[in-house]
Amino acid sequence: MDKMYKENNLSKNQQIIFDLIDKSSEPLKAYTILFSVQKKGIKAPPQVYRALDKLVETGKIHKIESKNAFVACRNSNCEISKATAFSICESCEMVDEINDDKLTKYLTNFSDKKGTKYKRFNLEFFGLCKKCK
Amino acid sequence: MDKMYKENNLSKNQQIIFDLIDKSSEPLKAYTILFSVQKKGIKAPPQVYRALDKLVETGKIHKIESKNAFVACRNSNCEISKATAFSICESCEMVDEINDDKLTKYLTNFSDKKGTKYKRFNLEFFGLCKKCK
DNA sequence: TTTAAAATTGTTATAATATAACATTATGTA
DNA sequence: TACATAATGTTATATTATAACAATTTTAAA
Repeated sequence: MDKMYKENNLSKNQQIIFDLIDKSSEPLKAYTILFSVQKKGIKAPPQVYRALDKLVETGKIHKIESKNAFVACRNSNCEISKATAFSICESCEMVDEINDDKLTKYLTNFSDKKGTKYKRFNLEFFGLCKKCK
Repeated sequence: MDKMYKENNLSKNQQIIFDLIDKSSEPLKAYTILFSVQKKGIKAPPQVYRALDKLVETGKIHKIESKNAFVACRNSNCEISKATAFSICESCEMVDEINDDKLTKYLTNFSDKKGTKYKRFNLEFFGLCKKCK
């Protein structure tokens, strides 16, 4: 092959899957993604999971742990997923990334009773979004 | 049957599974639990998951979302799992519940840019525990 | 520009996590 | 008692994720 896909830094499968997640207004699950990209030649779970792993690793997407689903990063400050926070609507399932410098600073600097600091955190808030209230 | 198991408020299966989790020094996964309690007559996944659901619901245990595993609640202040925080060692996998009034207050009172407050949160910190440092 | 290492892809099979659905028994309370 | 609710037992299956291996593409160094 001669036309390479590296204007940016994503491989073909990574780009396809990132685009899908990035355009989505809601978190996408791995198998939902799989079904959506089968027409593009991505046919098996490992292809999806490998792309997801890489995208998470590079901070392009985040995993919403409580939902086993993935969203595109909307926060230029989250520094490769070291400090993530989300609001999750318990009614409509909507997820928003929270980008709040004070919160990030507070948690990044948090040290527990033994004085231990942590290099990474993930915070998930649950409640009702504006629409659902 | 005439001997009832209600000095406390847990049913038989709930008590068996809670005891196991409570005694464990590490988070337990559902199928690990299943294998451990088969000798006590709990033979199928739904029995385990139902007990886990109930125990989570009542705040006796918490689910560590990033590990799909369960720990006993060590925090009398977490009010039925409305405000949970954990430290997770990336090396030895140890999990500790964080019981920090200031942190709880800060997050319970947190409101996002739209002024929305949330009724529940779960926070997971990742790093190295004292032993692994 | 060859070439070797690293990254990515493709593929099959299977492991691990979780729930649906239905029948039955036990428990709490009017 | 007798009715509603909760808990249990059971089979089957859905959902989420990885192991293992072969092949190709990309990167970057010689």
